[in-house]
Amino acid sequence: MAAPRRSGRERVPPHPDIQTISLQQVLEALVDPVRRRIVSELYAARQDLACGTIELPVSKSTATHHFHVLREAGLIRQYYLGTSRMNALRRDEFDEAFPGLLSALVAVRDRG
Amino acid sequence: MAAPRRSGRERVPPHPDIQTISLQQVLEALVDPVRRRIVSELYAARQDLACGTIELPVSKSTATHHFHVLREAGLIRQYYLGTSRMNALRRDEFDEAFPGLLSALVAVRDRG
DNA sequence: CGGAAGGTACGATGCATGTCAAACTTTGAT
DNA sequence: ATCAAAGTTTGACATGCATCGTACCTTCCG
Repeated sequence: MAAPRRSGRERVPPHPDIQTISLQQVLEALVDPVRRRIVSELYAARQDLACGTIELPVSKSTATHHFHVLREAGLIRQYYLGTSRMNALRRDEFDEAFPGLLSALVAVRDRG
Repeated sequence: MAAPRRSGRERVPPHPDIQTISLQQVLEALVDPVRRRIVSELYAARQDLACGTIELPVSKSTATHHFHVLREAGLIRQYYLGTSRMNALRRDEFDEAFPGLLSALVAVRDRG
């Protein structure tokens, strides 16, 4: 039942407990428009999405960076499916820790 | 009825129409902990406060900068009362443009 | 008229972070 | 066993922004 162990770097990255995350960290994550776009797409899609299926105006390495920040801020959960890295919005957990914040943000018809 | 005119630099600063403000700008304003503290205090006080009555861990010139950013982001309204500059949270207007955002933010018991 | 209180304006500075290219890794298909 | 696909890692770089000190400006008070 234990997760399969690998030697060296774990291919399943660690996910923080949302209770340990500060509002500061959340806002630092969401202040970036690229990251907000990722969250918005996941929110609208209502299903997990591979990194590659979310079109972003940045290079692959930069995209990796942004997904990393979102994961560290407790907004998404990541796991592999073949070579694809899937991203799941931690909607319910996040909403419990920061009630109303996510919905207030995605509700905004962004003017830029 | 018109506001009193002065020559040279206006002592009453311009306030943006909230409809013209982007979520990006709002988040850039609120990502700073000093500025969030200002907003929190105004929110809790439920009355206008002079700059000097809000204790901040920064110099006067830095404080001025932060108030300026909040004003440009449509979060506060500023006016003079003698030598004191008063700050008013634009609560209702802001809430109309970004419903639920302010309350979601101030509701967070910040962990840092 | 001073002088003090309360801020503002202006540079200068230092750190944070968003960005990319290049090399590498893991997995899946041929 | 190769090769391609999808990301990751690392290092370098540039820009932005929070910060401060100093000088300055308004207003009030004696």
